[in-house]
Amino acid sequence: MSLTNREIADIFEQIAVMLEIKGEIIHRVLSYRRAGETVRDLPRDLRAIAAENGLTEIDGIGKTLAEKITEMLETGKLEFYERLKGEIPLGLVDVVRINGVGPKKAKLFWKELNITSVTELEAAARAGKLRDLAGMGEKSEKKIIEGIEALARQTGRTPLGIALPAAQAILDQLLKLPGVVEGAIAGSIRRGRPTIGDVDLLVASDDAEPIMQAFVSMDQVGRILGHGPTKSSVELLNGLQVDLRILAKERWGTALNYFTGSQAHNIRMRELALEKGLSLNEHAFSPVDASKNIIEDAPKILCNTEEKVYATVGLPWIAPELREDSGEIEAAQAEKLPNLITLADIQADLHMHTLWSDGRNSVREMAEAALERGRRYIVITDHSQYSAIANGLSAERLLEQQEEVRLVDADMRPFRVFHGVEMDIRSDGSLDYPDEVLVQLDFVIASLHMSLRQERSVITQRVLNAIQNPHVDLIGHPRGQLLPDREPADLDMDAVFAAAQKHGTALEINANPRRLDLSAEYARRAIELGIPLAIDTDAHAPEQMDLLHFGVLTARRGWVPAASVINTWPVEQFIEWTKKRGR
DNA sequence: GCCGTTTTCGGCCCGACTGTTTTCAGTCG
Repeated sequence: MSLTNREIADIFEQIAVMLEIKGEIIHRVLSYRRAGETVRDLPRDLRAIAAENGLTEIDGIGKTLAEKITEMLETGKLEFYERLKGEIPLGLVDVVRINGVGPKKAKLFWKELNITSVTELEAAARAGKLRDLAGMGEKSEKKIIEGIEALARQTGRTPLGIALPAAQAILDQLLKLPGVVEGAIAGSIRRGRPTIGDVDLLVASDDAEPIMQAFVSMDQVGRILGHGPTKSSVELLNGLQVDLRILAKERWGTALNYFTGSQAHNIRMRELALEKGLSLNEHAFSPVDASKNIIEDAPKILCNTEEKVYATVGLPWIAPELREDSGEIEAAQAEKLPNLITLADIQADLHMHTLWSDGRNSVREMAEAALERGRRYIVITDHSQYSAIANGLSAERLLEQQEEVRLVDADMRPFRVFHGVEMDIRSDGSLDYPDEVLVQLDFVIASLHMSLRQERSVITQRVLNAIQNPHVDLIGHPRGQLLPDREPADLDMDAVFAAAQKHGTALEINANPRRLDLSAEYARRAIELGIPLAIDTDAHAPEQMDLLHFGVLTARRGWVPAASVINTWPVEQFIEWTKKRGR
């Protein structure tokens, strides 16, 4: 009956599009759009916030939107939305998703040709009925057909683990071109978002056109979406969209800042600039007069570094991972930016698999691979018996494995190899080993793998059972999401956090880019509550240990300092912490 | 629709590219 955060976010975003088609003032539209985005990324259940009368304390939610949220939570419906659907066909929301079609065109097609869906639009375009409309022509009609085809191919957002290497490969090619002084991946990849819409690349050069020509001519380019002298967009053969901007080196700071975003962060930066009598764009700061018009003959301020951009608006440099307008500007102003964790802070990997269950390498091979990568200690954590499909270990085999782990540990000192397990939390809520077994291990992870779609109270209780067990040290990939498509389990995270806080149980940020679970938003909430975190690779083979940086990126997005992460600790501190926990 | 030690009303960031236009609206990021 009651709607979820995600469903409410969807409705707000649909309302924004419908209002825009209707011709509402853009700022009212943007209020709904921003509210949708905020609700989507919220690390708490709206039901819990509403119960505390805290809805209007959410940034961008005022009295009106709070009332609408309350109505949806209480009735499962929104009268305003239902009425709007009577005025503006809902199918137009999808029409606007077509590249090159915005609210004005959608309204034109609807009013002139009674088109209310993508299917109807495609039929009209193929029949040549669009070209005679005002402001349309043959080229526009063709672009719409291409846009519809691209939309059908599109599989949604791309996981960071795929996008980052793809972006790096293109950038590496660009960096080899003559005249390229500098290059960087910008956009949501640089900010470490778990999934990305398109790839944003930035290059510094004084001679942009030949570089741009080389870019749109690359082998992996399937289609050119736009091609100007300093800005181009292409669709790669694998479907990924890549945007490239080229600016002069002396503008690198403003350009990188602008192109990294987020859009919300950029808006705040530009507002701060205006307060100082400056207009900020990707090229420079320009002095403005009282009515905010650029003073043409006043000297502009160029910034070749981001540090200079931030300094010009009176702020210290802000790490890209924080640039979401989620408090980082205020923290910077108060000189209270977090001291973010870095990859170099990580001392250990507490979650990995071997040939004993579904890993591809031996205990010794995994230990040597971790040592090569600079880790100082690891925990071997194979699957427990309930995960039969992953060759999970019976209690007997688990203790057999312990002998092997002890041998490798003795051989490799001072590098340490501890013996743990990734124990299933069974569907009925029980744990997969009795306490007598758990007490013999150095470290215990408990994870959900099965029955992830159980109803909220049932699946939440499973996790609580694990957190409350004094032998369980860490909850692995707590919400069970798989990017980009598998939704997390319907856990009551307020209850999970409260229990973890009470029992001192750690929560994992699983670094595998398919997981990144906890997400940054939840990680941020966890550290605010003083809950310890661990960043682990869950490696099933040595090369997967190289994915650790994705977990660190996610932690940084969650404002996590090193001290909150147990595997940044020296081994003695780690041992002491586990001993305090009932073994 | 939100928001406020400059405001409870009147603001709310900025530019590149495209296709259709004879100077610009629409779209996108």
